[in-house]
Amino acid sequence: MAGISSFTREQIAEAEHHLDTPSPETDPKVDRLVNELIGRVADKWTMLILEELNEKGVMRFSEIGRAIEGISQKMLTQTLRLMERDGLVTRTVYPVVPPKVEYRLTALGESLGAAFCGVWVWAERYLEEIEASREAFDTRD
Amino acid sequence: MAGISSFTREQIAEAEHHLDTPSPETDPKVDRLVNELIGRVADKWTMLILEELNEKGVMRFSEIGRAIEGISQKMLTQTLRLMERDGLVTRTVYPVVPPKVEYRLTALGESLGAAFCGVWVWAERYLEEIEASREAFDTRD
DNA sequence: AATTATACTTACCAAAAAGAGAGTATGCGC
DNA sequence: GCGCATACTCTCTTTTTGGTAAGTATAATT
Repeated sequence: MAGISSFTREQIAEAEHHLDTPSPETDPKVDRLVNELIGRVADKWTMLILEELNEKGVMRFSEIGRAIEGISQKMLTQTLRLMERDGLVTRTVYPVVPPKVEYRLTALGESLGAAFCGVWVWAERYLEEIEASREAFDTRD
Repeated sequence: MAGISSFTREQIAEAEHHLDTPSPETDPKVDRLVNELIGRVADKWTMLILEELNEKGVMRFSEIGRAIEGISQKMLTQTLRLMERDGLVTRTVYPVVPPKVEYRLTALGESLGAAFCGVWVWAERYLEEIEASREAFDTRD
C-alpha cells in the first residue's frame, strides 16, 4: 500500500494547506503506523466523545456518559483512557468525595476533530445517495 | 450528540466549501445514521482498498488481494461487496474462464477518498507527537 | 488425466470486542 | 449507621469478527 500517495496532488495539496503540513510520506513503515493510528482513532466511541468535548469544552466522566447514548461505563473509561494516552484529551482529577474528574480536548484532539470534519460532512452530504444505493443493491436480481 | 454542529463555523464552512455542501444537519436521527455510516466506511480494509483502487484505477479481485498485505479472501470479498452495496465501487464480471472481475471506484468512492485525505494527512502529521504521548503515558507514575 | 488459474461461497473455529453487573472507596446529609 | 453519589475496576458472558480450509466451475495447458 502506498499511503496518501494514491490520491491526487490536488487532494493532497488541499489537505496539506488545510492542515499546514509538509510533504507526504511514502515509507511503508510509516504507512503501517498511520493506518494503525487511523484505525485506533476512527473508532465509533472516540468520534462521539470527540464531538461532545468539542461542543461542551469541559465535561465530567458521567456527564459524557449521559450525553452519549448507549455507551457503557466500561467503554467510556476505556476510550477516554486511550484518548488520554494518545494525547487527545487531558484528564484532571480532583481529590474530593465523591470523585470528580474532568476531561477536555487538547489542541491535538481539536485538530483531529477538524480533520474528521471532512468525513462527517461527506457522510451527511451523501447519506441519502448511499441509502438509495443499498436499497437498489438489496432489491436487485 | 449533535453531529457536526459541535465544530466551529469556520471548520464547517471550510469543509462545506471543500465538498460543496449545503447547511449541516442537526436531526438526531440523521446523526445516528451518519455515525453508523462512518463506522461502516472508516474500516481498515475499506480504507486500504479505497487507496489501492484510487491509485490503480481498475483492478481485478486477486490483484487487490495481492496488493493488500494480510487480507484474507473472505475479508476481501466481504469488504468489496459492502463497498459495492454502498455505491463506492463498481463490479464488472466478464463471463470467461477462468473468471475475471474488475473493480473500480465510483465518483462517490473517489469523494470518500478525498474526504479521508484530511485524516490521513492528520495522522502523518501528528504520528510522532502521538507516539511520544503514548511513550510518556506508558512510562509515567 | 492431472494441474492451474480465478473468483468466489460455505462451514468451522479461535480470538477479540463489548455488554452486564457487582464491587470499591469515602465524605456528606439524614 | 445508612444510603447516596462518583468514577472507576473486575469478572463473567455474549456477540462479533476474522482466519483457515475446503468446495465449485471450466477452459486451457502439460
